[in-house]
Formats: sequence, structure tokens, C-alpha cells
Amino acid sequence: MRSHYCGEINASHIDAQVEVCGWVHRRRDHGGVIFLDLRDRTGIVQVVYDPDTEDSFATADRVRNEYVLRARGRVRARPEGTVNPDMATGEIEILGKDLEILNVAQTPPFQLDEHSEAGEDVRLKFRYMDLRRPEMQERMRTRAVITSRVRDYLEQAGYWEIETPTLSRATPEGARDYLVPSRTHPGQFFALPQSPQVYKQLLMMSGMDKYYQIARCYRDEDLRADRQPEFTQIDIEASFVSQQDVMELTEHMLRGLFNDVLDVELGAFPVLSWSEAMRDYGSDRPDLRNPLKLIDIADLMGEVEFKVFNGPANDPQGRVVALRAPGGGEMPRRVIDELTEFVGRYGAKGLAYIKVNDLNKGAAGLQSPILKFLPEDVTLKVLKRVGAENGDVVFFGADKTSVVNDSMGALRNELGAQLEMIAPGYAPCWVVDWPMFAENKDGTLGAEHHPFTQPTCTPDALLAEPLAAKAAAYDVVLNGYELGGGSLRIHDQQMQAAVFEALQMGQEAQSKFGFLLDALQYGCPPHGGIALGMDRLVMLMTHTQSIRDVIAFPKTQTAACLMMAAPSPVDEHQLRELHIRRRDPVAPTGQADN
RNA sequence: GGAGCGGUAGUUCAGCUGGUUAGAAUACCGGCCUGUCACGCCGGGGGUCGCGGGUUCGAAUCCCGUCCGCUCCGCCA
Repeated sequence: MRSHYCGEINASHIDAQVEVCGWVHRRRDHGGVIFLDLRDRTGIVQVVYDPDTEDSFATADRVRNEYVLRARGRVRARPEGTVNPDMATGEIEILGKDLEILNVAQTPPFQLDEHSEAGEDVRLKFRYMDLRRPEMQERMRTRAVITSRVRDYLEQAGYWEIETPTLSRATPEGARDYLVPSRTHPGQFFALPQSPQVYKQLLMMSGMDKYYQIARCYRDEDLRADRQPEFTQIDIEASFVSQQDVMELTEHMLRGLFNDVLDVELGAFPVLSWSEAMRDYGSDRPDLRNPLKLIDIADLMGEVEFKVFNGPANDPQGRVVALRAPGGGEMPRRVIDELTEFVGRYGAKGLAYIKVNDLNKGAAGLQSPILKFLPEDVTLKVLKRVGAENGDVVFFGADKTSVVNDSMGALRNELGAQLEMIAPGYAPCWVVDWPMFAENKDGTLGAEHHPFTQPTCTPDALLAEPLAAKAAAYDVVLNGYELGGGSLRIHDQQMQAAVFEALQMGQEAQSKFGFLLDALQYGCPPHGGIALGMDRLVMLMTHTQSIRDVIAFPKTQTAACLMMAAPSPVDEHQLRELHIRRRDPVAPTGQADN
């Protein structure tokens, strides 16, 4: 029987007989003495075998990395001078008496020690090995603790965890659905839920009052470092609450989490309106660790000859901003060219800049390809407004508002990183007062949050001027990541119908969401809630760069599992049961274009 | 759908302006070693250079296609 975990043994156990189990992290064979570093999820302990115990010594001699062992022996203080201060259990060792090989292991496909870094593809193919690494074990442990604390907190606040189906119905709006063919209903499909949104609203109508769920969600869209096709949300909904109630609950929960798990005291959560966020940061999820801000200068550019600036300055759909990069005057031309290419990815046609060499010399102390297009007094007013100092470079964005916001918002992040201006720690904030709708490229409307969000105006006003309508929606943002979003929901059938109408989905709504419109007529309480991205939260709390590092078995960028080789073809029999016909054979890859 | 980076020993990489037998580190195997802790020393084995085609006397290296991994744009109510 295992008596202790490896990492638990310390000086208080000296002279105790212990039995530990685990994997061989490393073996050091000195001929007359063999050291085995035995590892389990708690840590590593050194077990020593010498020829006095003949059989066990012979066994230790056969042991290789990642063999699974059971070792018995006596804990003792390490001899003088052999204490390892870099090791948690470095003061002691186990003088091995018995040794049992529970299982052998092939040579690992990559080294599991902390000194070598394997490529992510190999790690994912052999994820069960990768997860043995202490680093990954620690991340999984942190994730488990966070999940547990969330449950504690919400239970204490009176929330019930209620499971909702993962076989659901395809939705007309939003992300692409993962579909599951129905065997019993030929030609019809379930969809995996993009979120439990509608279910949790129905639970409010059911009088459950306070609900939460650690819910798996599915979206068949392209992946990113912070996006997986299946991901986990902390999903929360409550009845008879105000926006303030939900925000406070969320804030308290996050504060408690960071305190308990990381011993970090989160600062205040500033509340920005969506318009302020877009104005100052060009983004609805600003990273407030970054002190840089976009400064509007359209009012100074209306009269200038320079078309690039006066065009957007005089266009109600346009925007002209300046972004000061403190100390950026040192940037070589090559870096500025790279930044120009960078903003190009976001649709900017160029990147104007002024290098500030010496403000005392007026225009003569400046360096820029655009100086000749701008009157000196305008240039100096701009520099004054942005607070430029000698040694700075000031960048400009002038285009349609959406292009300026996207490109200059991204440039703000990039400059913050390059100039090392990102403050350490965590900077949360709320973004509130969202527009209800945004215009799609084809001129139709789309819901900025989702179509169940409560507008702050009347149904008539909503339909009269939909783009002016605001929503009772709120996003919680952490270090530039959208950590979660929520809203008060529509609890009135007429308002819900008006929103569907504005989205031009009147008929569709009746067929796809008729049950919801019906339910709203049977006594729906006012309600609201929020959903937090669990994976992103854990990623931020473990200082990792990708949510793949905090998900045990993540998918690759093409939404595949390298370990199981999923997805995979299925046999004809399975397809027939699901009433699916195999596609006609296609030309082998690589010949399709001939 | 698009842009960029990468794919060479089990692993991490070098080699890439074409030219002997493709290297290093580490891992692995064998031998030696009683206090190491990324032990050390000696020896050894290990490669469809992602895949397919092309150019060439000759291709890891150049060209075309394709697959895979990563980052980003689009997309993600």
C-alpha cells in the first residue's frame, strides 16, 4: 500500500518506513550506488539503492526512464554536503529496501524534463506523456482548483448547477454549428450547443431563480491561440436581477478566485462604455495594462490639403487618430516598415508618422514624409494634443472608423509590447452600453451580443432606429482578452419579436424560436446573467500563451486531435444507419486542378 | 478563403549562394564508476532530409503542387 506521495515526504518523516509509487523521472547509476528520482503528481523524491540490498539493486539496475515503480524504504536525512536546495524534497532521501517494477516503458518520444522543449505537434500526439510533465500537471491542478472555487462560490451565493443538453437544435444566427445526424429522424440533425443560452433562459422561466453550469460549448469556426472548437464556459443566470447585481457577483467571484488561487489582489474594475473603449483603445476589449491611447484629431484635419487626412476627417463614417509612441523616435526605418505592414493586415492603407527630434525647433525639429502636406501650426497642435516629447514618434490612422479602430487598436497593442510598456499583473475592466446591433457587410443587421439581449429602448424606438439602440450588455475584459460577456435578457414577447424583426428573421424566428416566444407568454421573470470563458481564465491565471496549454486534450488549428486521429472516416454501415450517403469519389488530392 | 513562419536522427536544431560518406547537442544501447541530482568517463547504433512531381551530370538545398504544425486576417450572435 502506498503510504505517501513522493512530493510530500520531508524531514518530519525521517526514520519512517514509507512506500511510494510513481514514474522514473531520472536514474543516476554510479556503479556502486543508484539514484532514482521517482515522480508522481505531487513532486519528485530521490530513492537510493546500494548493493547491500542485492535483489533491489539488481532491479534498480534494469530500471529506465518512465518505468512505473513501487519503492519501499526508510526516509533519512541526506548525508552532509549532499542536500539539494533546488529540490522540494532535497533534504531527505529514501534508502531503498524493496523495489518492484509495476510496468516498463519504451523510451519516451520526447524528454519530459524541464530542460528540453518538444514541439507542440509531438506533445499533442503523445499528450498522455506531455501531461506527465510537472508543468502540465500544475496547470491541470490549477484548473481543477479554479473549477472547484467557482462551484463553492456560486453554491454559496444560492446558485444551482443544472445540466443542459449537448444534443440541441441548430441556430440560425451566430457561429457555425457542429451537427450530429439523427438515426431515428432520417435527414435531420442535432446541433451541439454554442452555449446553453436559450436553455438557461428557459430555466429562469421555470422558476429556478439562480442557475450556473460549467458548460461545454461548441463552435465550428477557425481556431486561434485563444479559441478551440469545444471550450468551457462558467455559465450563470439569475432572475429578478439588475445589471449591477450580475456585475458585482462576477467581480466578487473573480476577486475571490485570484485571491484564493494566486494570492493576487485584483484592483478596481473600471467601467468603460463601449464608445469610450472604442474611442480610447480602438477595441471593445482593451488591455488596460497598456497606457497608450488613441487621440482623435479629426477636428484639426478638416481644413488641411492632405486628402488622406481631410477625407476621413470630414466623413461621418471616418476617423482620424494619433497614437504617440514614447521613445519610439529611435525606431529604424525597417521597424516602421514592419509596422506599416502590420496595420495593413487590418485594412489600413498606410501608416503615417512624425518623428519628434527637437520640439524647440518647431517643424525643423521633426522628421516625417507627411510634414510637407500639413501646415506647421496644425502639426504642432497635434503634437501638443498627444503630449509628444523629444524622442517620440507619433503614428496616425485615417480611414473609415472601423478600419482605424481595428488597425490602430492593434498597433496600440503591438507598440505597447515592443516598447515594453505593458504593466505587470492583471488589469480587469467592464465594457458596458453596447450597441444592440451592428451593420453587416451586406447592409443587414446582426446582433452585437445575441438576439436575446435586452435593449434599453422601447420596441418602437428599436425598430425606428435600430443602429442607435443600446443593449443592457456588459463584457468583462482582462488584459485584453474578452473573459466573459452577459446581459439582461428580453423577458417580453413583443420586444423579442421586435428584435427578430429588426434582424429580418421574422418567419425564421417563428419556426426556430417559436418555443421561446411561446415561453415568454407564460410568465417570464426579468432575468440576466453572464458567461465566462473558463479556458481563457485559466490561461491568464497560469500565465500561458494558449488555451491549449490548459486543456488536457486540445485540438490543433485544423480542429483535429493528433493523439486519437479524430475526426476519422467511419464505415459504410455506420453511415447507412444515419441515412448518410458517402460522397462520390473525388479525384485524389493534388490532381483536382488538372 | 487569405498572409507569414516552420517540417532534416527518438527530440531540439545546424546545414539551404546545388557538388565527397548529411552534422551537433541530447536521448537511446553497451562498458566503467559508492553520493549524484541536467552525475561523469569510454565506446556504439540511429536519417524515405514531410510527401509527390520537375529542373540539373548531380537536389536536404532551386521550381511547382500537396499534406501537417504554429501565428495572424477573414470568421468567431
